[in-house]
Amino acid sequence: MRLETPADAVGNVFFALADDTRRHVLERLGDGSTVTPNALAAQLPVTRQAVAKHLAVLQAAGLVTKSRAGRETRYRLQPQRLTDAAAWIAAVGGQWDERLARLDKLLGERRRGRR
Amino acid sequence: MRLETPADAVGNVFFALADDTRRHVLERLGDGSTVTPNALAAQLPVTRQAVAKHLAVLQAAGLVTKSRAGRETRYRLQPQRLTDAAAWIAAVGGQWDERLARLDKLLGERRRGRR
DNA sequence: GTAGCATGCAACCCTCGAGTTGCCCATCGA
DNA sequence: TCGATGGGCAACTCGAGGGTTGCATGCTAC
Repeated sequence: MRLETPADAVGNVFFALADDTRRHVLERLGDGSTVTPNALAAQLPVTRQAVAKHLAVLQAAGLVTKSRAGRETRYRLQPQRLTDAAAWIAAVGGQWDERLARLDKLLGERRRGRR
Repeated sequence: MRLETPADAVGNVFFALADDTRRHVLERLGDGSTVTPNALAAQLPVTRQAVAKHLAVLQAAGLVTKSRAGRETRYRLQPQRLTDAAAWIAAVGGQWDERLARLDKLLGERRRGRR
């Protein structure tokens, strides 16, 4: 690992995004709202502990932040690493897809000194 | 997997991108060149069969295409699904990150009818 | 045609991710 | 104060992913 955004941080992000439940959570948080583990478990087909594990994975990947509010914990989206992941995709596919090429240019400053 | 671009196709893409070796392969193919399993295995710390499995995963995710050329198999990058994945990221993080918002607008037509 | 190189396929470990149950701690409210 | 609710922690099971070895197949070159 090297700096702020080490080479395998993007790997952690992609790993987190590989799971259906975790993507569902992120889509849920996409509007900027917060959510509690209990509320999530209520609308998912898994137990609260399973949800808690997923949230821990998302937090470890830097995709969400948690904050205590009384006796409940609120999770919020943190889009920074999502931008990093998008930049990686643009860097790889930019020479092939014209839209990704524009995205690559758009996110260019993020890619400097990656390897 | 179901059809052309089912809702969980993006999941397969993220799963494929979650592995270090597979991302290395895609970076290697990012310049548009082709590569054979043997050539890849020569510059990776795993066996040829392991590389073959990774290539199979990448192909299943629609990220590479393979074509036979004599007795060797050449794999080439297929950036379509990468664009899909970038669109998903932009859709989720677009309301929080200004750059992702512009990306979301850029890739907007890809997102229609996702759910 | 025959040796040799590039792959493909199958069977087999071994680790770890995803989920569960059970128990304990903290906080809110009557 | 004390019951009830939201969460965290630990131990356990189960299945699949990543890796390996071994063998079969197919094309090339001599």
